[in-house]
Amino acid sequence: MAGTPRYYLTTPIYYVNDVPHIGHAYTTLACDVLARFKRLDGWEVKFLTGTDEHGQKVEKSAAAAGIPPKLFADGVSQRFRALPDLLNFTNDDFIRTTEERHHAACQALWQALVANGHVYLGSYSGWYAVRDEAYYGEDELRDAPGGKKIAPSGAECDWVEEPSYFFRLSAWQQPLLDFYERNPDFILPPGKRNEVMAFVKSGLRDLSISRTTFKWGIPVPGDESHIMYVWLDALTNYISALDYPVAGPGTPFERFWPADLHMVGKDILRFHAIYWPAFLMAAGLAPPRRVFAHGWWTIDGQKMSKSLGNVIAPETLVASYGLDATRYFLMREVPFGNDGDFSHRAMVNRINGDLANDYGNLVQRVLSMIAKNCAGVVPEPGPFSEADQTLLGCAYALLETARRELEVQAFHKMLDACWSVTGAANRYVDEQAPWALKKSDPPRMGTVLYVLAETIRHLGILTQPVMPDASARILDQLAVPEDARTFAHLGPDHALTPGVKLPAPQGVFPRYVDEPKA
RNA sequence: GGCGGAGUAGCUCAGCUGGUCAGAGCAGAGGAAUCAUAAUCCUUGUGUCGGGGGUUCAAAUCCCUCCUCCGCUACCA
Repeated sequence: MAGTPRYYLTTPIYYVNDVPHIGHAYTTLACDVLARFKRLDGWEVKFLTGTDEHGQKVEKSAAAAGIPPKLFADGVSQRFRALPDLLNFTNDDFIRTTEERHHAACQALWQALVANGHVYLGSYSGWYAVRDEAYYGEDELRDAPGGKKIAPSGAECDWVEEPSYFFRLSAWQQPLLDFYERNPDFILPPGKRNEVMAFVKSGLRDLSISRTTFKWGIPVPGDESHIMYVWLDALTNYISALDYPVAGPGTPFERFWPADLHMVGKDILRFHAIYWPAFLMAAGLAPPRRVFAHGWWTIDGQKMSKSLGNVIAPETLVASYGLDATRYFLMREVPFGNDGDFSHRAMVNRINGDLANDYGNLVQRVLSMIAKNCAGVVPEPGPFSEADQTLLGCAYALLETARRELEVQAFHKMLDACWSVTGAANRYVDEQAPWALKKSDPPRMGTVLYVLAETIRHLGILTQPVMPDASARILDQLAVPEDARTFAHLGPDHALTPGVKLPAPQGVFPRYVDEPKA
């Protein structure tokens, strides 16, 4: 369809040395909400996620498990591929860095960098601790007898040199700064942008982009003793999923590149906001339009860690609180971009306060009044009063607000706006007191209930991206046809049809009641 | 150390380029109503806007200084 705007967004590819936890779910959830929103708003969306499967750590973990790296990666990757089913994610593709399409794209990108003169063979040197398999900076070490150095871990370090290909990152310092200046929203939130710019301004050194110390990765074209640096490998996934280097009219690359959004955790911002645009510009490709670095969740005020044993698996949340409540909590509780804290108490407050009391009860009180007093059909509205128009106006205005907030990934504000309409609707119910109108002015009661039903229709449609199942059930109860639930159906032109039979109302957001403790 | 951010009601936070900026939500207290999921609605905050100094007719909002907390300060991802 000509003229349909396109939107390409990605999660990071998750490293298979770890199993999925709330942090992975959070990143992908944010993308899913955005992807659903854009689709409902008429955009052609490509939403990509996947797994990063190469590198020394995977090689090592596989060896420890006594299986080939690919087999090891297959296993963990499968756990990430299970997330969409569990959390109702709607990614359009799932890329694995062990796939042939990715292999081809990486080698093509490498060759483009070489062809453009941005790669040279040098040697990487530094203080290396064999025991830790890691390099240390001079300033981290203390001297030991015999000219050796001791790492913070206590391991002995030797000065070693290995051949390595380098990317001329230093040459991209100014172009990157210019790019950030021209695109002030390239890095969000703004605080993160400052950090990145400060880092770049402090000076960029050339980047070692190949390794010879392990084998599990993508060989450097023409010099197979070298394996590509894992980040060069990993970042390329964003274009390998578009069949790069196949480009030209009508190809996925031509249609979706540059990406509109790379959603990342704040720990991997540098790779996405510095290295990646530099690689792309060096290869003659457009850099992405935005990188958003979100925050981390703590659990009951504590950092999530394996050693503390407080790592929360997505399955646990869904099993305890339900899928849509979990999705809602994660998107609403914290200003997106900030760190947040998860606690049972906070979750229950959201479920009961926002979902059950405010929204769920609004839906329930309105639908049951219609069921009992309007013969279970959408009532016929009379002329709208000023109060009616005010409430409907709030509902109609929601789309613009939601668009504006999601444009900068302010999920919490988008939900806030929905809830302010919910609040207005609850106040309207009390003010209009349809239970009194039932005796004094039945036609007016019908109008009031109609206005409320229309308001709920708007809320149901707009909350679909965050709570797809619950919203669907609400829209079902309003007998909104499944093909009439996009944002194009918002507003008065697609209002509910009076006389349409409604199903019996059923609670959508039950209260969460803690098991009484003995 | 350097650079950056933050310290506002019990809690989480809004408050842009100075003049209804002293606010919202939650929690707490009181009340109304009874359609609804013991849900809803109304009322209710004496906060030194981290401390001190300064600029100004006027500062949470600008400047200086001090205190506290946090982030970044490159090649494991």
